[in-house]
Amino acid sequence: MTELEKYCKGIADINRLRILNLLVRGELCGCDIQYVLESPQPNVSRHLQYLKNAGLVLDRRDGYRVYYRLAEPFTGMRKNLFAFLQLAFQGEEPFRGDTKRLKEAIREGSCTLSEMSRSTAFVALQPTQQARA
Amino acid sequence: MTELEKYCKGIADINRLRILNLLVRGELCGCDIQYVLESPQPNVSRHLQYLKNAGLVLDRRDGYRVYYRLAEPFTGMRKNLFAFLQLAFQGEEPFRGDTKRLKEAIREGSCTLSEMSRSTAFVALQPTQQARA
DNA sequence: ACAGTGTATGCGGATAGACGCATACATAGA
DNA sequence: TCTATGTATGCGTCTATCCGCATACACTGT
Repeated sequence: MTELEKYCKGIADINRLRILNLLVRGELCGCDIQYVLESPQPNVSRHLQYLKNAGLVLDRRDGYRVYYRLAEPFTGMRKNLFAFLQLAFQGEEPFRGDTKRLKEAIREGSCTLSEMSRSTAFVALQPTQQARA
Repeated sequence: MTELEKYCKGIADINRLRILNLLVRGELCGCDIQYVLESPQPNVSRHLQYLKNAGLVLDRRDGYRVYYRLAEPFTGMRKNLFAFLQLAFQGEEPFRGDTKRLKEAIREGSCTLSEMSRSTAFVALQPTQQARA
């Protein structure tokens, strides 16, 4: 399969597009993605695996969490694809709503470390899923 | 379905990507597309219908031929998508080969009017499919 | 009316994708 | 070791593509 075809198949699903829209903001753990998408955990996990296999997403484990991010380095075709998607996400639902929901979740204290590590305190304050429910 | 999702599903097939690669060059009739793809006619026709339904391709009938072209006007998301694809096509097979094959077919006299209308003589010289076989 | 060229569609089979459910796996902490 | 949290996977089901084959349809010219 060509690189282009692989990517195109990777983005041919609303769930995966929504995930990529979230990851444009940066690294996220699976539970945060699941929270925003309001989708069952196995479903989110499968789509993340699909995105990994398509070469669009990378992951790393930290403790019992797995963090996902857009596949870098952003060279060539993939870079152009992400640029296109980022523009496309801006104008449409449910992407705008998802982004809003993600921002709120982070503000209220999501379980995502990456956002916190960018800010001042990298301390062990990681509110759980339930804190938002 | 969102506009983005519709487009992404539309391009999630190697046959349709190859068709779009050809249409980047301009309007083409179905038989020329079929010739380059070396694919059965019903298969090509179905993928063209799929592209039409996805809002990526338009068609017009002229005699017993149907001419296909990228959906204009090229505004917003679709414009960006075509720009991305055009870049992606340049580097990979089978797109480069298809483009080469299309150019040769046109030089040898494809049944496509659009190319001929751009050149000097719009005369009734339209060599048939067999002329290339 | 008829034949020739190009295009679309009905049908069946094969495959892949998407989903829910249950369950296994990975890790951290008591 | 046991429990809690987060993640991955096996299984069955349903739906959507994808394809080949045959055939119908559209249009042209004789």
